Amino acid sequence: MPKTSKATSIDIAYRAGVSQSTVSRALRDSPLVSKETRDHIKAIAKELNYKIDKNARNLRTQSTDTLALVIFEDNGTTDLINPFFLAMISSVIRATAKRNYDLLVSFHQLHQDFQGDYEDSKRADGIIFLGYGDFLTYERMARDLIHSGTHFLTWGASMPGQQGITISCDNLKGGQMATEHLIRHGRKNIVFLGDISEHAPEFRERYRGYCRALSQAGMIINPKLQFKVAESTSQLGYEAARKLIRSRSNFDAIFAATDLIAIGAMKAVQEAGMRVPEDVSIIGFDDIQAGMYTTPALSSIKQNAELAGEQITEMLIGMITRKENDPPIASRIIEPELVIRHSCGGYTQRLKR
Amino acid sequence: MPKTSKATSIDIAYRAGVSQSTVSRALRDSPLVSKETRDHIKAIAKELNYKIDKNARNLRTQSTDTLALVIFEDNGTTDLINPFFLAMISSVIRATAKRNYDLLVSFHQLHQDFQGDYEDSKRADGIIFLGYGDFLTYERMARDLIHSGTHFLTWGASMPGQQGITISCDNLKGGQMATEHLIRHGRKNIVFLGDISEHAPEFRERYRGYCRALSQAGMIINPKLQFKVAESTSQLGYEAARKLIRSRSNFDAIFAATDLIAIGAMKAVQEAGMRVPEDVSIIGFDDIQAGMYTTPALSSIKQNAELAGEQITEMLIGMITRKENDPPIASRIIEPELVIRHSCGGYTQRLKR
DNA sequence: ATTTTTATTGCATAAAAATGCATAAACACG
DNA sequence: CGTGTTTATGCATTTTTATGCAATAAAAAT
Repeated sequence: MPKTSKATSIDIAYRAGVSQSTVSRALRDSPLVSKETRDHIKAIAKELNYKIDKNARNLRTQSTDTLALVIFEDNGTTDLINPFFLAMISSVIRATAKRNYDLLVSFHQLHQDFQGDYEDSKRADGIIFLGYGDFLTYERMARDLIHSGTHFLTWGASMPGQQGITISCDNLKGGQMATEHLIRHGRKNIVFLGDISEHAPEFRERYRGYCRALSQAGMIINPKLQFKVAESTSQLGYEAARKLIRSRSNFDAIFAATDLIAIGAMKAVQEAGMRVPEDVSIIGFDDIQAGMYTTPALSSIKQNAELAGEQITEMLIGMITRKENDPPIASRIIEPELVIRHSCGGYTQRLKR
Repeated sequence: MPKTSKATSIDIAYRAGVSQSTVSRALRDSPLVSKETRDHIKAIAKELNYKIDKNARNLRTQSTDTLALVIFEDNGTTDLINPFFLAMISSVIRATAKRNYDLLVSFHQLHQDFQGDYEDSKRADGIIFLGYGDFLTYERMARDLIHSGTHFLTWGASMPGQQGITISCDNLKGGQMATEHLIRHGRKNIVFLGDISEHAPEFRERYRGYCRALSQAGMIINPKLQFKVAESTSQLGYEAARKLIRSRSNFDAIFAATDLIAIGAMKAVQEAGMRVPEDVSIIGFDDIQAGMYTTPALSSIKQNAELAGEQITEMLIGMITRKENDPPIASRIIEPELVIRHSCGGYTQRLKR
């Protein structure tokens, strides 16, 4: 065995000739311990490679300095997580580390035990949810969590009468911006690809933005130009666009609810012999990395994951550390940004074709 | 306040009219407690929504049922994590959950405290490292960890005399497969883009595979066709390819050490007026998602992240739970797979150009 | 009826650090 | 010199669950 058992605060106390309580205080820089003994104790602690036992500390203090990140996914398949979520995950990892919190990461598993576990079982001080799969299921869970006094917040559309605190991109505005961009390029028959049911409030908001832009431009909203895509995958985007093409509807632009859907749609459109952006303009939503590498490169509405992860972390820690009289933490909205590349036209095509 | 303070095992004991120890045993299905009382106790626990306090339990049992995943990254920038690592992360998240372990995720931060913290401070039972930034720094750390008896293993090239246990793709074989694929397409002047210094052993192995394939085909290894790319980004790949083009060296194929580098190189090549794959074949390494969406779609060597994450998790848990006489856990290698798309030629081009 | 065996259950304590309360030492002041 | 005040430190206890050992009750054997 290459190691002797780990040093405890009692070992240090013994070696320093003080009591265990003094060691505890000294290591936390308590002014109750003289600078002299403090330094002495710290030196010994370092020498013995002493590390505070987090379990003992957390048990005593009834806190954990840990956050939990729970990712919602419908498909329990071996699929990759959607790229935007991955961007969020990395920014949350960074943000929590910066604030000296640990981060537990897991998937939400419907069949498994309740998520409140994290805080009830004292493994984390609060929970961040990424998306909410089916909205109605989420609502029920949120109610329970609020009831049990759990600290949590959610990345996802904030709906009127929403349970709990959310942070999200302004999906309505983003949808409007995307559609206006297409209109600015002179497009007349703009297709929307995405789920507009109440199960997918974010997509629905984007669709509302689409409708608003159309109305404000005095254009008619044609329900035949809306195709349901239940999940954000390029495969389903591809299939929906094929259905659109087969429907023989007249269209000259596509606004896809996500980039993944847009990428699939672009493939279908190109395979059908139409040119992007000359014949059909396409714009997506999320600004995922893969969008940079399609031909033409995909224009999109960017949700600033970096900023969002930073803010969501800060808000949750705010909720946890909030004192009685502090102002309550409120839901927040991130501004979407239009990222113009080459899939909508109107810009010099640098790649020869 | 919407909640009364959480129930403890003592509360349950009181309500069940038994001692706390009996509650503890009953909830863990100990045969020392009669089935009758066990069921009774469980019913009360459920009614009170009792959750075991993990801190108390971990303190008592001196274990945590938690793994730590530490991601190595050179650049402390706000950049995205490299896509292959993200795939690994999601598969490790899934694999740990499946085995009822929790997962702490963090970045390795050189300036910060030592990583051994995780196990020393009893926050995790073991650590998975993803990559190792600079190899020499890693070696030093690995030595310390072994010395302190920490359970850990690393995703990354296993070198002769390597510290600790590793799991990795067979980079040598992968490099050879990629190069052979290019040779099979009749390519004569094959460029290698990547770092071949000892700081990047994985890239170096891929380069060795490249050399071996060339030698076995009776071709000459031309050092002028090797360009250093220090990090895996499309930007650096783009710059390296521009340098290659400016060098006026004669080339008809590129093997890039990663897909990201390949994607950047493809862009530079196409901008210079060369056609892919007609004039230049390109192949990458990793099989990241974005490679599917380039034009032409990028051929690559796939490292099976799904499988790797599964295995690395299983191995680490094996190390942790290993009994005195169990066979020791050994380093392992994952087979690379050739993924043929359209960037090397020889296949019908479906997209019109 | 008494002893032995078996099955349950409780008591006391361990695990490691944090903290309220008590106390000792040092110092000041009348 | 005695009393009050400040500063530093220790003692005892707290947090919650798990477990070795002891005790008890019930069942079986003599």
